[in-house]
Amino acid sequence: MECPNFIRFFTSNLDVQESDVSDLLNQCERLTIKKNYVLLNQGEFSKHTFFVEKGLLRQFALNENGKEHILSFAPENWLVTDRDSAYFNQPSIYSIQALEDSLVVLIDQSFIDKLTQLVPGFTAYNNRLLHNHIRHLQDRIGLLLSATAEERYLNFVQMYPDVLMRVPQTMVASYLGITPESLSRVRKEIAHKKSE
Amino acid sequence: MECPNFIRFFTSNLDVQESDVSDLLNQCERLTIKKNYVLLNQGEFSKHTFFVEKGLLRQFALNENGKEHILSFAPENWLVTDRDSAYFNQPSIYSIQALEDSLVVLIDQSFIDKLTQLVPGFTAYNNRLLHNHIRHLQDRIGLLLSATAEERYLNFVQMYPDVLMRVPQTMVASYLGITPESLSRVRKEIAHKKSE
DNA sequence: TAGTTTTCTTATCATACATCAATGTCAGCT
DNA sequence: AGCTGACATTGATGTATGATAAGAAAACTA
Repeated sequence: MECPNFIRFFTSNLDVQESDVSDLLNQCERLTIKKNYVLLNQGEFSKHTFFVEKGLLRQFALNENGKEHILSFAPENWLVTDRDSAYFNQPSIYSIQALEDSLVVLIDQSFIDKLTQLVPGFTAYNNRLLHNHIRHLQDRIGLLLSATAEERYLNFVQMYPDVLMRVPQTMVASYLGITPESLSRVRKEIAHKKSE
Repeated sequence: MECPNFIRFFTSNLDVQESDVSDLLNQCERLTIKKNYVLLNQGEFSKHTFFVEKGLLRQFALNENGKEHILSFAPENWLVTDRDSAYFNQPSIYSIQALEDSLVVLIDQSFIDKLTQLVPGFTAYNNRLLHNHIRHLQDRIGLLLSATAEERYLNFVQMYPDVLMRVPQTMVASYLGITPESLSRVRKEIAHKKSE
């Protein structure tokens, strides 16, 4: 069970030998999971970060009214963590589920520690990832605060054309914070405009 | 010009001498600014992180329609950074402005480097701050996706009772992503419910 | 103190999006 | 081939929030 994406993710951004990453990888648990499999349930604990080697995950929450809201999609080469659980010893408020048959590498703190020891630049790189993540979340908040459903959808199309093709519209709607019916209408509108 | 908050912010969470933090502080620029003063304009560059020793800042953006949206408030003991500018060499998409007369400490990379050298636990602490920040942003996204204006307002009241008392409603509305008029209505609704 | 500006409220009307219900489409299953 | 269940579309209707306007209250400023 090879994990070329995982290897490339670390070697291409860090000054580290492929064999070293490979060794660390071999100490990590790997999961081959079927579509719909739930890696982490809302309310549970997990100290793992999930690296998506293949497939597609989603991170989502159910609110009091029983409505699902997708916080993020995670296709190949993405990392997903439940921070409440992994870093703050609190039950997760999100569930993590596979939307396709997937291959996932489970990263834990010892992996981070070893890489930190092994690669001088890792801490800085990790920091950069976090800052970048924050930027993305801020962008999303900006959109939710000020953009219409149509604008948010167009932004999604541009940002995640790949994900768009791989998930049902229902999920995109849930990510955008609108109903599937509204998304259908928005798409119709856009198609109309284009054909004029 | 003393900065007790700044000193406490670092000494109370890290294993470091007060005198050491004090020395580092003395190498930092400090700004005493008036209400409405703009520390950073949308489109400009800044490598600084702002620590609010006293007063209150806001981070906000103007969208294409000329509407303001507040990303965050920063009262005493908060850190504000424009990440686009400080970490990714891109023009800032947010402005940072004082909402009260304030005292701000300017932190730059050399401060971080020195503290990292001086205090073994600083890197981990800094990481923790970032993870925590991410959690807050995720919470906010969750609210924007699924909660009504009233629910978002009640959440704000609970989370930031202090800020609530210090800023005009217009600003709270902008933070919540609604118009001041709507917020006024929401408040009226809530008052009604309570008096029953 | 009065005057000016900002903020808050209230009212009316407009609209984007939600809700509910019906129907259409298509892939997977037996 | 026919059924089944997930997904997408469409229409009718409802509702929360936006837009605009105007007056009241509060906060500055001279």
